[in-house]
Amino acid sequence: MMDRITRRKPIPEPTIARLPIYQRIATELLRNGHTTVSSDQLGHLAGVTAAKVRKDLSTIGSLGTRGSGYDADALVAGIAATMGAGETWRVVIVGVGNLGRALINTRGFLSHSYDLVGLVDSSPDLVGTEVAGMSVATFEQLADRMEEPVDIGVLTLPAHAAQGAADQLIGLGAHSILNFAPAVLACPPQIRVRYVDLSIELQVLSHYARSADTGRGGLLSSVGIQPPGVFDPPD
Amino acid sequence: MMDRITRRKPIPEPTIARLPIYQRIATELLRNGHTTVSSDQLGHLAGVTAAKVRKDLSTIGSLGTRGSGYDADALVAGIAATMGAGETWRVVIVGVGNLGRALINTRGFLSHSYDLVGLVDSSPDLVGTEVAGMSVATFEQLADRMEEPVDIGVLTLPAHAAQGAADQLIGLGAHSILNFAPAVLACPPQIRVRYVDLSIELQVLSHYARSADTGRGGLLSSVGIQPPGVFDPPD
DNA sequence: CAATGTGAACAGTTTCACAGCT
DNA sequence: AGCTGTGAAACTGTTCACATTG
Repeated sequence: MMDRITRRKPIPEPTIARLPIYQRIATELLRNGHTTVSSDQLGHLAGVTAAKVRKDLSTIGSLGTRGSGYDADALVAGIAATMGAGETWRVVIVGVGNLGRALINTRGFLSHSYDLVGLVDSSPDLVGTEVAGMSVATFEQLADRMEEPVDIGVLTLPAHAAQGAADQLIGLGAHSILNFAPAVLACPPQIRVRYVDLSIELQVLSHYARSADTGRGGLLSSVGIQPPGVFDPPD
Repeated sequence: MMDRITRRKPIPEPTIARLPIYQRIATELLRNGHTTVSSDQLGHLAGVTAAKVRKDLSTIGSLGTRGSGYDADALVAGIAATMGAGETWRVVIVGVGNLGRALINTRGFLSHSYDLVGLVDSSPDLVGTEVAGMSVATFEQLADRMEEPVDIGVLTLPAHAAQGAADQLIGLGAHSILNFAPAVLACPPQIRVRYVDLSIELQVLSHYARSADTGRGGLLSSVGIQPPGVFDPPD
């Protein structure tokens, strides 16, 4: 018997993280007048082996032509489809400090596909002020005016406030959280959390600098981890 | 024959990225009056299995006591030693836009162990201005006044300027680069590059949101990749 | 007896090598 | 001839289970 729903075998996470890089490169090549790309070219430009490129791309279907390479257009479109482009994701940023403001204003972070629908902060000094044309709210205010659920929550706040904010976001419907706070979040397993811990990035570099061991270099370096536990530190 | 220099077997990169998390947790527990931690506790609080904690910690030596767990103090110290604390790393930030400024001002990014020794930008509007008590310079100016080599370069600038800045940093002695620009860098293999690509973080989350496949959640999520290639896109 | 440390089994990725198109 | 697509091998990291130790 077969599955009722068309089900692709899940794409490995390292592959998922590389697809946008290939996409970026293909887009750039298109802009420069190329129409096709070989796995060799892609590999060089992306800093990975050609074999890896082919394995990666084969997971999203046969987009290449033997003998001549990949059609750049088809590649961009194929990756876009796989990554969930076309849809628009409702994003809320919690924590309008230095980092939060920087993300809001950094071109390329919130591109098309991402719709900033809320800005939350707990500081009375910030609530009510306008940032990038959007009024900063408390979670209560946000909950009141939210009609549709949030998709993605971004945490740019101090560690001690991260868990509470995550809980609130989940209450607003968020399925995904991008956490910049140096704290591990306890969330139900269906919630996907990605961690970007800036101080850990520096520490990893220091370690290798000192040990003179270059390592092999991985993928996305965020600290992403799973639903943690329920051990409460004593007061 | 044996190596002249004491050489530990290299610690797996995922482990390296988790050690600072354990350290943070142990520090927190210490502050709360605990003196020991079990791998179970650490696992819960860090969102990983107890077995993984033990494997990770065993790579830096036998710090635990069977029957009672790890001494929190010894743990913090042992991890610090492994991560290269004690030394001070000379950091230069290239790109004093939104993100660069945010990093400079974000507590926890440049903690002890990291000494901000230079701020570089190419914009004439910024060069010469003061940011966080430090004057923004061009690479030329920086090269002139730099006596000791740079250790770590941080790139918070547009993609098109990333490769040039990386080359300059390497010229100033940098062995490690933390790259926030959405660009793959071509650097000699002894240079360690870590990538933090914010737009990719969001895209990975979107992918899983749409495919309803929660994935397994990895480690640090940066796009870190290796010395790329030499294929130059036509003009 | 509780909790570490670790060899061995397992799982997930990457690399290899080559068959198969164009 | 050139380049993709892919099984199979190699490798790296995780999980398991248990002997070991305080």
